[in-house]
Amino acid sequence: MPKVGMEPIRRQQLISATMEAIDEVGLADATIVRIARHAGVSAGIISHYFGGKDGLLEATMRQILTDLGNAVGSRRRMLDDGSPRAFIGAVIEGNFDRTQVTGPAAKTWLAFWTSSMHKPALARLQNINDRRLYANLCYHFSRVMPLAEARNAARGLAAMIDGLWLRGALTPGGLDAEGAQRLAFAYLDQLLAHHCSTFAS
Amino acid sequence: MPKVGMEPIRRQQLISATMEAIDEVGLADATIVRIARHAGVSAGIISHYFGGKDGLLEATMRQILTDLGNAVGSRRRMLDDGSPRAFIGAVIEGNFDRTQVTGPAAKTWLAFWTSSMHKPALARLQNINDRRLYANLCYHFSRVMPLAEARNAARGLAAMIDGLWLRGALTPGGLDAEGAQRLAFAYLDQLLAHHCSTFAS
Amino acid sequence: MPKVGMEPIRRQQLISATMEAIDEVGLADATIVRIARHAGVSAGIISHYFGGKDGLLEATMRQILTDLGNAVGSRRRMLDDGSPRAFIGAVIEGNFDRTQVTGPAAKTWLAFWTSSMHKPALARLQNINDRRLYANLCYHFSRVMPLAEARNAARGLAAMIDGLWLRGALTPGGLDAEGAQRLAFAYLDQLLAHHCSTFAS
Amino acid sequence: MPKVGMEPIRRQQLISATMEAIDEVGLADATIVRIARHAGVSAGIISHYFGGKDGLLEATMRQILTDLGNAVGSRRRMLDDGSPRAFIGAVIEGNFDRTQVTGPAAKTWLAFWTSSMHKPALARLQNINDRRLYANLCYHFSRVMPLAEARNAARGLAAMIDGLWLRGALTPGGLDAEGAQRLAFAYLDQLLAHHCSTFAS
DNA sequence: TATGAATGAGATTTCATTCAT
DNA sequence: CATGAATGAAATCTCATTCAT
Repeated sequence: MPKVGMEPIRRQQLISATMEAIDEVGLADATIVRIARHAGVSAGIISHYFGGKDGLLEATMRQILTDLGNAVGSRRRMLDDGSPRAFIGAVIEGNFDRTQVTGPAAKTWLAFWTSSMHKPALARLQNINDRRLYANLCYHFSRVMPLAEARNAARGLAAMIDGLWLRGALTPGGLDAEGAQRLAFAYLDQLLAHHCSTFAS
Repeated sequence: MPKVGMEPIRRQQLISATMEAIDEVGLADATIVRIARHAGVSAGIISHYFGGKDGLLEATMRQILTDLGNAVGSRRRMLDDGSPRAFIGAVIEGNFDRTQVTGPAAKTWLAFWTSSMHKPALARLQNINDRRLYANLCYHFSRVMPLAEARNAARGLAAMIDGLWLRGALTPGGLDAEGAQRLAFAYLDQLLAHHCSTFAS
Repeated sequence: MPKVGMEPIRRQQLISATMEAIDEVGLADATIVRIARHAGVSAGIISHYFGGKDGLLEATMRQILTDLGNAVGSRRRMLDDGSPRAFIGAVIEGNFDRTQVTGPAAKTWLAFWTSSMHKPALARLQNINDRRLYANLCYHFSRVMPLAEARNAARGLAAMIDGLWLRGALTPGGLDAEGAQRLAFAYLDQLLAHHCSTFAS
Repeated sequence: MPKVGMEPIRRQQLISATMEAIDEVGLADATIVRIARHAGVSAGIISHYFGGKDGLLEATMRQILTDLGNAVGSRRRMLDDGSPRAFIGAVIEGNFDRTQVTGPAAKTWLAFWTSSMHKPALARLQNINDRRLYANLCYHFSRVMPLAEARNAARGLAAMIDGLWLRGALTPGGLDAEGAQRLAFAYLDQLLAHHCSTFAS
């Protein structure tokens, strides 16, 4: 049965299995045996490909953040409108993208967020991502309002997005992506309305 | 050392020690030995007073939620202004109360939030608290806007509050309570402005 | 509440409570807390009166054996017939005496028998008692048969009695004392029939 | 050291080690560490193969009962004489078979008997076995005597066999298998003599 | 005399990791 | 490449005993 070129396939299998396991029983009970069972492989293989459980968790978190970045990025590339609202709207939509909003992704994201408070390796990933989001929002807000206020707007919107995710992760049926986006966009428009009535068409 | 009537004292000590331990190393590594060390007692006493680790965690979460309820409640009782804004403002201020915003409280709150996704006992507590907050916000918003919109406003404000907490828990220096309140109040005023220009002076 | 002269009362309470606890959950789970609860006192008192759990267990076993000895002894004193059958019959009847046949007594007896295989203190008690029973049976059998056969008869009857107890301890409804005695007496008569047809009237 | 296909070997090793440990220190002190040491493996492996200590104990009891059944069964298959005495004799001989009479087996058997009074899982095994023995004896006795008496005979002989085991387990040198069989056979012959003088040659 | 608070040793169980096959 | 046998560390829980009150 051993095949060559299995590495990328196995890695992907195991990362997906990790999210499923976290979705199922939580990070605390996501043992490598359980994860391996989800992936249909043996437990030993995890150390083989990821050096250990921590490596797998880190790779999984990286994947989540990458997916998020891609969801935002692809939307921004498709914009034909260069307005701040369009850019920031792409951030919102990207954050409530399908791949992000699935039960496994949301719970895994929250689990990692919590875990990252005490694990430097995860904290670093978290930080990089967070700063990028914040800088992005700041930049676009600052095009239509003073920097000090742009910073507050960025903080507020980031909090709103994360808060919606947070509550969505706990909701039995999963996050209501559409409703969440409406709320986020309404907030965005209010933030913009005060300073750029001419831009917010 | 044994004294009589130690039960309430020990219980409180152990609950505080639990928050400290979670603040220090996270829920996953908050072992009963570490918690007991924080409290300056032996590990066995935890089972004696709480029946086991789960009992202690549940009691700790209950304490957090009770503190939160009290912080909101005491503010509401002190209101001499019966306006919706004043009531909802009390909710915001209560949520960013001192006891809530401390590093230990914030991290413990987040840890329990995450944990409650897979532990029915914690989920129940979470749920009761959450519903109370939501119903409260809904009611006061509904005094100045149609019910459908009041629900959205409640959802939005709850998300904003939780989001600010969430991000505050991760911030190294702890949550900037004042800044967070400013953002929350600004959002509140925007929500109210659309429907009750006469109230929001 | 402390009273003087409580010692004999407490000791008896605790010994009875030990049998009840063993009857209820078995020797392995008869913790001192449980025993104390049965007696309606605190756990600490056990060490006070018996020096520790082992002391209590030893005292309890001693009680069981004493009860047994008394049951046999009182019957023998009441005999007006000096025949071997009468004496041996008193042994049988004593062994299936009410106080011995109760659920608690039977289970406790068996628990101690098993336990005594690895606890010298209990083994000593067991041994003394056993030897007395055996010597007794041997003596009376030897009055009507050669010594070698008397020994076998004593071994057989002792095995029969213990076997009936053993099986009675496991029977849900407890030992059927009457049926057991019938079997034991039938066996006794068969043993005697071969050698002393003139005695067994 | 890890090999494949070790499961049946390890299971057998651990079951034997359990009996040795019980023989050595009794069921109460037969910890998994001690059992594992007897088997020359680590303690963790017990949970791996048996799911926990209870699983191991149950498997060990099952083994004892299976050995007993086999010892009786193989003797009955070898019979060329179909008389009730021959069949019942096979039961007696099987019960005092070598594998059954070893110190470890006898002490383990008694320990489980006692333990089964409070552990449903063991009680079930005990019951099945006991009923089979009783039904067997009943059937063969009933071929030469009325059913009511056959039942008593079966009860008596079962008690005699168990009683001899019980006392043998406590005897320092172990059970005298030959002497025990003589007593049991003598009892059997007496039971049969009353009803089938023509069979008991 | 009696309580129950407190400890600490010990037992079971879980689990990440290693490694021979 | 992949398995799963095996270990050993760590965590929780139980419980007999001690001791201040």
